[in-house]
Order: sequence, then C-alpha cells, then structure tokens
Amino acid sequence: MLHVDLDQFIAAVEVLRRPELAGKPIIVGGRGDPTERAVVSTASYEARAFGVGSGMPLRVAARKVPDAVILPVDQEAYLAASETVMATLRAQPGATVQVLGWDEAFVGIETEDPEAYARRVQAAVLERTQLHCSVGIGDTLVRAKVATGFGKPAGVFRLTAENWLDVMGGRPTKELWGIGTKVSGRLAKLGINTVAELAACDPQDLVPEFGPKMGPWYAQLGRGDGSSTVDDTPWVPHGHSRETTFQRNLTERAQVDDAVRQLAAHVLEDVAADGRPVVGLTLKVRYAPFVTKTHARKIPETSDRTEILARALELAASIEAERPIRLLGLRAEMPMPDDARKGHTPTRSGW
DNA sequence: TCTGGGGTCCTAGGACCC
DNA sequence: TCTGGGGTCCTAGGACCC
Repeated sequence: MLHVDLDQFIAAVEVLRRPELAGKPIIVGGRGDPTERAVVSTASYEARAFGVGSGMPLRVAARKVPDAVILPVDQEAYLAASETVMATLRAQPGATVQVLGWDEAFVGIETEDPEAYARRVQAAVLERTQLHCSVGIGDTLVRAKVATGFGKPAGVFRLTAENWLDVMGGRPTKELWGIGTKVSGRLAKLGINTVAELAACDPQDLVPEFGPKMGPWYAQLGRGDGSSTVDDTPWVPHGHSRETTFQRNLTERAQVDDAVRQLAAHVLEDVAADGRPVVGLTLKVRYAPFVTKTHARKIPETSDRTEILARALELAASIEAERPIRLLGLRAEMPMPDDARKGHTPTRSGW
C-alpha cells in the first residue's frame, strides 16, 4: 500500500492564496500574534531551517526567525484543500483510501509497479491542487507510513520486510510511529535503544513494563510488522471537545463557571450537529504553571441542553478553586456500538 | 523556551457483585 | 478473627498522533 503525505501542507496552502510568500519563512499558529500564548501549527521549510517546528511556542519561534511571516490558523481553508486532495486520491484507479488527518492518507492498491503508481498519484494531486506530496510504499501500514519520511520532499520511497532493518535498524526507537519520548526512555532502561534491538527482543519481555497489549505491540512495531489492510470505512468520532487557553490565568470561581458555560455552548453546537446523544463528559483543567487534570463522568444518555450544561457545571465544582487556571477543556462522549470497544488490538490512528 | 486544539487508545486502581 | 478469587464498571491519568 501507499502512504501519501502533503509537504508542509498548511504553509503550502497559505502560499497558494498569497503567491508573494513563496520562498519566505512562514510560521502558522494561533491567531498569528507572537505576543499571545499559542504554539506553531506548521512552519515552512525556510522557517524550519532556523530550528522552528510544530508545537513550539509562537513567541519562541518568532524570536528565532526575525523575518518570519506569521499567520493565523485558518482551519476552513485547510479543510477545503484537504477534501480536494482526498477526492483526488479516491479518484485513482483501484484505490481504497483511509484518511489519517488533513494532510495524509493510506491508499490501498494492487499494482505491478507501485513506484509508477505513486508518481501518477503525485502528478494528479499536483494538477488538481498545486500541492506537492511525498509517497511511502510498504508491505505493511507501518512500513508505508515510515517510508514517506524518507521520500520528503516530493519523493517516493519503498520500505518492505526486505530492507526494513537495513534502513531503520540502527535508528533510535523514537523514530517509530507510536513511540515517543516517554516510551523510548522506558525502553532504554531495558537496554533497548535501536529499532534493531526492539525488533530482536522477546515480546513477552516487554509485558511487565508496558502491559499485555502495548508490550507485544511495541515489539511488533520494531519489526515493522502489523496490519496491511487499508480500511476505508467512514470515521465516526467518539466525542466532541473544545478547549481554550486563557491569555491571563483564571483565579475566581465565577470566571471558571463563566468559561465552562462558554465551552459548553460550543460543545453543544457540535453535539447538535452530530445528532447523537451524550453519555459522558470530561472536564480538563490545566493549572499554572503546567499541571493537567481531568474529571470524567458517565451521565444518563441525554440530548437535553439544559441537562448537559447542568452536568458540566457540576463537574466544574470539583475544580480546585485556589489554584490559577490557564486552560479549560470540555468533551462530550457519544454512545459507541459495543463491537467498537471489545477485544481489539491497539489501532492508533486506525492501523 | 514554556508549552494549541482536536483526537485515539491503554492501564491502574477502587467500588461493587457473586 | 480474618479475609478467596473471579468478574465488571467507572474514574483518572498517561502516552501518542496530526
């Protein structure tokens, strides 16, 4: 299968409507104001050369790149561009498309010459959208996904059981999709630092540290093994959430209740659009300087706005009033069919 | 340097039941 | 007086991804 990933997607969409920005260091984040609390969504390659990356505080990024063009996030524009890209992928002969995000998808195909097919996909996307993408070819989803990184920008790369260890074996485990800083650190304590070491370990040896599912799962990841099925069943969200970071911390109970009412209003809009009832609520609180706590409640199934708001305010009552708060989030959970959460293996982002 | 906003899934531990 | 063994459900929290 193929994994298709648009190159510097958000920055590229911005350049399309403002061609004079081509070749400049572009940083997209927050409301485009580097004096506000916000982080970088995407930086163009020119800005990345200064050491700017997504997730970095906007203030820091602006300091690193004095000449940067800093733009606000415009989700609607990216979603529209994304939909055109995905429609183009679905129009390819024999393609099964599994969308992973705004700017990436798996494409399942049967072909004798995947490189040629990948080049045709790139040409089709470029023609329809003027956007460049990189393509990974793999015999599993994991290998295809990892391969794309070696194809950037605008290239094609193939990873299979054949060359997986040659290419990935010597690299740190953190470069695998699904292993981050924490897990790579815990693996290192077990003497596992590279992908080859992870691939060679006995999956059962990881169970005491990571549990019965994640332990064997990480071992499999090291080998690049796993599913090779591209699943195009439409995605059904488990819930809807909204969160806000306050430019100034909240310190009064009344401010907190107000903020929860506003969040609830947004979430209720999402819920109304979704059409399903609500069966649970989660309130997320980030206290200053940086401690996050969550409060979750199952609630009797309801679509009644007043009822949901009342439950949200009940949850808000459990917030520690004396600590300054910098972020609040509210999430509504929807009922899921039973088979959606019974006995399946880890499927982050639908692997 | 000081950390967004939207998601997914797994695990631990307590409550409760037989 | 001390306390099994199995199960389910719920809440909180951790980790990861785009």
